[in-house]
Amino acid sequence: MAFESVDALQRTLAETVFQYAADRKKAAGRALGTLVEIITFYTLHTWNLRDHVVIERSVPEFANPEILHNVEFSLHPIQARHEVEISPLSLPLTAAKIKRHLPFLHETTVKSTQALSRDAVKRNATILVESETGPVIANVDTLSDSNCRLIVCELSTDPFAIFECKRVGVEEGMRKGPQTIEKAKQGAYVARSVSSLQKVRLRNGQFQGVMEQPDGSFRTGLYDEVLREVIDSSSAVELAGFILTVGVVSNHGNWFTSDNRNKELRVLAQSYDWLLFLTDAGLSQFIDRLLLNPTPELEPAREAFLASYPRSSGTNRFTKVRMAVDADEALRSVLHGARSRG
DNA sequence: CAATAGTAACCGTGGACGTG
DNA sequence: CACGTCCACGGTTACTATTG
Repeated sequence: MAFESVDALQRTLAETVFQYAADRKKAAGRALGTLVEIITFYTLHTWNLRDHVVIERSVPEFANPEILHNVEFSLHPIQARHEVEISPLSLPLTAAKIKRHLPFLHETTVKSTQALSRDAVKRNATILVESETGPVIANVDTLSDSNCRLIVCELSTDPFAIFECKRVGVEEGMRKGPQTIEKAKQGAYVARSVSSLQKVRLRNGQFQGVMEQPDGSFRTGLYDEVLREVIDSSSAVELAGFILTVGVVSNHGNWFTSDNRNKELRVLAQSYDWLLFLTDAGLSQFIDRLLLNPTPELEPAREAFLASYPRSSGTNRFTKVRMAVDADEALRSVLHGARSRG
């Protein structure tokens, strides 16, 4: 492997791709954050969860709708699923064009967004309509020159899970972890505010799970046990308001290990129901194959990345939302079958 | 449909402060 | 004074809505 750590990679990116920026390292770090998001989205894709996903949507705190938090990915129950075949295909593929194929939307005004732009950039989880019962989203499934297959899903308003991605770099001149923790605190606050299943710290250090039942009584027990019961139950009453919270963090092997976590990691780990690590080795290997020594099949993804920075050269076509069609295909095939590490 | 303005998030850095 | 912790901010980016 060409790079032993993401930290070394970030410095290389700063000196090459992001040479134009006033603060190169910062821009490179931001781009690495975008990569973590992309990996997460395409991992959800390979888990067959794509049609549940909405990106960057506001989720209210539990029973406190005045305060909303934008979450990276929220997963919602599917109320109805429609397959749409569009042929002939004329770009850009707008929400208005998709609407013509969907009788249930005839009375509705759709948003003016594009699921597929003229220059072949896909929009993941395109929101066609934001209705009372929830968002209607579209994803381009298969695509050829003249023909396009879309999956359109009517989703419920309330998500059953949320995913957040975090990346924390190594400060210049530092050998160990970050000096700031508010990123972790922000993530922790959201994770602990959105679900009907809440945590109470016990004197012995464990967490008690508490969930108010419709009749006002409390369902309670050790957090992990209640969590498991709620997930296993298929009762809509039990699931009401419950949101599984998942964090995805890029791990720097050079400043902590999964056995010896720093404070930021401990805050995140105790706040999310599930914390996934992208290991230093795994992430740098991915980026190495993607950007520095690309395999032939990842070449389109590399091109999309390089074409996206600096931004003045056009719109970004390598993010969790906007993705060049050929890069999308490459990412799907590469991440298919890949397991989350750590 | 391209350009623009506005909002919010992310990442890295500076500095204050307490402790050993 | 090195080190860890915390507060706070600036630059950059992503995304949405609006406009012409």
